[in-house]
Amino acid sequence: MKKTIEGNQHVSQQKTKKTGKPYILEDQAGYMMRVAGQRHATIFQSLAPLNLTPTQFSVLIKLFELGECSQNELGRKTAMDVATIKGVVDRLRSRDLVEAKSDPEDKRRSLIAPTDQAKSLKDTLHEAGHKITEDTLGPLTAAERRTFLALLAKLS
Amino acid sequence: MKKTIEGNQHVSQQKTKKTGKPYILEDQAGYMMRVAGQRHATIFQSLAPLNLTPTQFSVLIKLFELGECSQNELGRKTAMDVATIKGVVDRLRSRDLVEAKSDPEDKRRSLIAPTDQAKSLKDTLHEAGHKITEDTLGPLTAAERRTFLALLAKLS
DNA sequence: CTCAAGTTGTTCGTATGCTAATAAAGATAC
DNA sequence: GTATCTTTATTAGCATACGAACAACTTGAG
Repeated sequence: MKKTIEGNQHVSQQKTKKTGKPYILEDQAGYMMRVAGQRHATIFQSLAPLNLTPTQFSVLIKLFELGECSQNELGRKTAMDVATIKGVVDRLRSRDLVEAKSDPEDKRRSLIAPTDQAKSLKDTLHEAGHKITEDTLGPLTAAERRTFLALLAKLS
Repeated sequence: MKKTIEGNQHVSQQKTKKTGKPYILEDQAGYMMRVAGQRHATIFQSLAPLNLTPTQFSVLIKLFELGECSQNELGRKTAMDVATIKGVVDRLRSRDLVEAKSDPEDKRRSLIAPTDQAKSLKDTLHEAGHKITEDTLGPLTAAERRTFLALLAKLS
């Protein structure tokens, strides 16, 4: 190790000319949310069954609740863009966790439903989900968790 | 509008067999962080100068502070993977906002520095950054913002 | 000095996440 | 009923984000 000039001293003020307000990257909400999201993603990856990704997991959980759903509506209910939900559903289909059939009442729609294999994993996924949330919020006390989630809900 | 069976009634309990604890997707920390991140991304995109992305923005801000930095170290200081920082730096280079030269003291390293053009944008970027944070935290009171950021810091 | 270990940067592959454009089908206004 | 508007799904393109593997280089232990 030659250059350990590192060390998180994020210090150098960075005063903006007139306003004088310094801009510290590490203190910005967006930056902190990104970093916290990275930590959560790591936790998720280490605990998720079948190496499911967060979006894949969300889709399966939502389908357990809805039973069957058109692709676009499924996207809306899991906060995913039409382009994003398509990719997620495609990958779940290729793993036989989800199946699609066309809606007889609306030829535009493809109805997505969990396969029997996926349904058999329901309890496992719910338990893993609880554990992931638990670990993600691990650094907070019970009271802090309630506060954090309440504030986070206001930013959604 | 035929089927407005929507409505966010995320209701159907979803009890897990033995534990009995329901798993409500919309109440999970990871899901809420993803949705809040989407909202922030929208705000960011509408306010960022030059259509800079959040990671590009972070890199420029950090370079204003450091002046010059090796690519990997820059990645560490902006919470980016070596593969990610490479892409971000490449795109900033192609826009002439950043320049790279090889380190005479360490032939492996490429030193990244902001161009004069980028430096001239420093105040603009700092001001935009403050506005973005302000809008992102808009739904919260001043006290709530302090609480939220303090808790978020514990999850980073 | 030499060898082992670590660092730096690159490339490949996979998965989000979004915009925009398009085509097909359904709903509505007239 | 036709024209218009909306919804649904697909596709292409761009930009994160990360793991894994790799070559080149530097460092430190002996």
